[in-house]
Amino acid sequence: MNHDLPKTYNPRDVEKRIYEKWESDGCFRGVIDPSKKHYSIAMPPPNVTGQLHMGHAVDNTLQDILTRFKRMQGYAALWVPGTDHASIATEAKIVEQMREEGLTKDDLGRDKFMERAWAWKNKFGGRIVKQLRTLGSSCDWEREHFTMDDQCSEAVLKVFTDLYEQKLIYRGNRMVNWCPKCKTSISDAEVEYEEQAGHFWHILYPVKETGEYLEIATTRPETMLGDTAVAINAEDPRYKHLHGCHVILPLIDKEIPIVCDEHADMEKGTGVVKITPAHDPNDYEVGLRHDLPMVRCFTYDGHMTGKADVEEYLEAEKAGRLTEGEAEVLDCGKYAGMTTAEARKAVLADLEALNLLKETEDLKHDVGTCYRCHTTIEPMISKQWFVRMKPLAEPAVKAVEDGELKFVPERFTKIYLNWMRNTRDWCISRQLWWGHRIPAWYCADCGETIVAKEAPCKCTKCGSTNLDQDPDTLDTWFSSALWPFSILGWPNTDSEDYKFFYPTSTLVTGYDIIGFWVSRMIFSGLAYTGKLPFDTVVIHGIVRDSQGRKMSKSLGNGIDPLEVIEQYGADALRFMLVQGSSPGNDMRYSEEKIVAMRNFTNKIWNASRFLLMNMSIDSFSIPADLELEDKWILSKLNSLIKDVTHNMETFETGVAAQKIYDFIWSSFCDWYIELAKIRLNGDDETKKNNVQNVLCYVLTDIMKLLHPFMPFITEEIYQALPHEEGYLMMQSWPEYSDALNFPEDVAKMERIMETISKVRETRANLNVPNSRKAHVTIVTDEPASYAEAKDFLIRLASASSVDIVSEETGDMAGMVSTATADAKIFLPLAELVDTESERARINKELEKAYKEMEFVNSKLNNEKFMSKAPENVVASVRENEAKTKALIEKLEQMLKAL
RNA sequence: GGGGGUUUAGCUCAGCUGGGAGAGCAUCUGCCUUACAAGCAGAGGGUCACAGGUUCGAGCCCUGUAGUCCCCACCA
Repeated sequence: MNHDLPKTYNPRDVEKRIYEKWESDGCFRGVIDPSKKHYSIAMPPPNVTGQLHMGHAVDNTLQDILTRFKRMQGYAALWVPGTDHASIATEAKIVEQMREEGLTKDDLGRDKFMERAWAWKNKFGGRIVKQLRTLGSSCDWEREHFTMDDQCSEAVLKVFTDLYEQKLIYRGNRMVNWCPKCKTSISDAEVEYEEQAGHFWHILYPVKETGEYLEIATTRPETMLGDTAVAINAEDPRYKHLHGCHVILPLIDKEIPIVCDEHADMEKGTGVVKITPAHDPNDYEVGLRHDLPMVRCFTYDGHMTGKADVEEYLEAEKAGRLTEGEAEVLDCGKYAGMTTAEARKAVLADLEALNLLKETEDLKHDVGTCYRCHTTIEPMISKQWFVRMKPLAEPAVKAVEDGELKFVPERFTKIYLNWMRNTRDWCISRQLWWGHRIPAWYCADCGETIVAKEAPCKCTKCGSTNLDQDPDTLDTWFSSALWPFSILGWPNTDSEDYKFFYPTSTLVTGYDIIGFWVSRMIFSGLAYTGKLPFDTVVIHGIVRDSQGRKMSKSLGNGIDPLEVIEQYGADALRFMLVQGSSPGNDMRYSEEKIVAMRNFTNKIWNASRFLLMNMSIDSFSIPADLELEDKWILSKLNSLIKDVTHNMETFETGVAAQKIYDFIWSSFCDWYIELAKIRLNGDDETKKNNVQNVLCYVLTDIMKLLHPFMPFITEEIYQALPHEEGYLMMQSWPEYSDALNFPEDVAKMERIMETISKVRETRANLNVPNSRKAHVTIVTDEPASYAEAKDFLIRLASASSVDIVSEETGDMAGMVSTATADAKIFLPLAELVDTESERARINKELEKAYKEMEFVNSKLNNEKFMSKAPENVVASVRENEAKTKALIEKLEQMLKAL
């Protein structure tokens, strides 16, 4: 930085250069230092093939702010970055790319597909990681991880095999959410409910024993082929006579029982429910309770089952490959091979023809869809791997209930607990290839299941070598659940990183993945490491567009953070994302706001430029000889340090940012620098030197306080100022000091500032241009305490000269006047104003003062207030009384003089 | 059906365990005062959604109402 600097700050020149230097000099490296406390953050890993969006920008800005703050505070700070393999999302992208070439997964085969996937990952996987750098993220790239790298994969194997041994992972036929498009099961968490317009079809089922018709309402008539019962409520008087009877399932003329079950609600619909145990979660439960047959009538790719499917089933049965709870398969006859949607139409048409469709009702209802592709979910019975949640959830609930882990803001605790308490067994197998393959092998000869970290050579039961590995992979979230410790070397508990940096300190993430991720990390951490993986979870909201809409690809309303950085700089973007926002709440992106923040960087730039232009020292300290304004700014800085530190420690980053902004712009630039010019432009070399020292001192501390928020510009300026060796980011955080509090001087300074404001206000009201200087006379009982006001008024209030006197003299009579509680102020600008308007002005001020007095008196005359309010409050009202009284007195005198 | 957020200046939002409301942008007035016009100095603008309650005192705490947004829930 030379002293011939451009008037506007250009972040593009600065940011890249500084980041590269930081990185190559190892500033981001987490250093194990037993003499320090550790502060560690595991970055929520973005999808490996993803692109940086505003969500990443907020998330990483907050993490970087915390990491930089703690690093400066002297913690051994470590922020571990990495990426997630994002099984379903990434596989979908690769399949899509293959489709453009006319290829399918089956064409390629598993090995070739994986080759392609890794190539894809290697090509695009670096993209987001580079983009995170442009934000200024101070994460330790030497410790970067990927959920499918060796270290993370080892953790996955360890957890899977251990849990299997503990019987906390099991395989079985269960009701799962099936996405017919992705052709995989998904977990409950991955189902999104969307309101859709649908219909309520009322179908008549004939009762075998009585010949009457039972009216049954359904939203999914095509499932009737898989009905194996009809349920009524045992208490329902309408149907008491039907207990033990049967209905004949229309279309396929199958006899099925009428069962009594609590699931049938007398209040709802006709009180009769069709039961399709293989395709509805509730019916599945009913089926289990009544030991009903489970009949599957959909294929796993969304068609109606047919002969071939039945044959396949029978073959498996013959070979003894069927497992407990597996659903039978139905030959849907004329419907076989139709998609479920086609089958719905056909079924309805046939029912209509048979006069069994009584009524069609319009209905809005929530339909479960796949969170990735938004295809309607088909509930299916399917053989999958599950994690038994109950024993794992219990300690995870308890730890949070006991306050061992805190959510910020606190209200998210409830959301977490609600999730954790109600979670059902977690379906972890996915019918995908991209991911961690399930370490289970099945013996083709005896059917034994062998779970092991490495492929067994032979069956442990029968010795056969005819073993097949499970084709499925694990849910992406299974590996990310282990992230906070797998990245630190677990399961190697002797790993230095693990020993020193685990548990991590803070987790920063959005409220949208509390269930997916946060809760799973918590129970995983407790179960496998015996410790909570972090002590605080900081939740932030999402960035919406300027109209408050969610940014989405389909709306095309997304703002690309990279473009914002390119245009305004990362510092401006970062500051925009935190300033004036509060934890857990959504925020809006607005062009105006980012421009305002860009202007702020420019303000800082110019203030620094000014300092450097007036700088003749090459080191600095607080001088012994402090002027009034020095003591004032140092006191203000001192309390700023105290406040900001507190705010940072309680994760109130938005408030901290606001305070720093105000201090820099108002206190430092608008007042202190302006006052500093008096000495900088003067002839007294000692004073010049002193003020340079204070300017440097204050600006340096400001740069430190601002650094976590705006790392680039602060580092750039710091390097140009007289400074300690090394980088600003490695300097220590400023500390509050009792020695730098000058309360009396602050009060004195503020009295003078008030005087200056009064003069400015008066001049502005009269539209006096700054170029017209005017003499100022101050009349006060304490002229000595206004000694500094002379130079200040000349500098800041266009005064030509200043008199400070204790007695009013006759020649002030015709002057324009104003007053503070401690002083009367006179300006010889009488020709600009007539007596009438002057009187009106003073009257207006008086009125305000009278009102104030009224308020003060109402307090002081209130006995209850006087007896119950705390002393300091009463004192401040008293003080206010005295001030207002003095002001009124002065104004009244002025009015009389007119 | 439950749960939560939110409602503060024209707009976007802050407001830290209750002590007479703030910022940015926008508007109006005057200034190119050699750090900055991406700036400086001023001004206007708010019964803090509504109704009760607790308190000497409520934007903040309690109860209820309304608008709005979101999450969770198997509603056939």
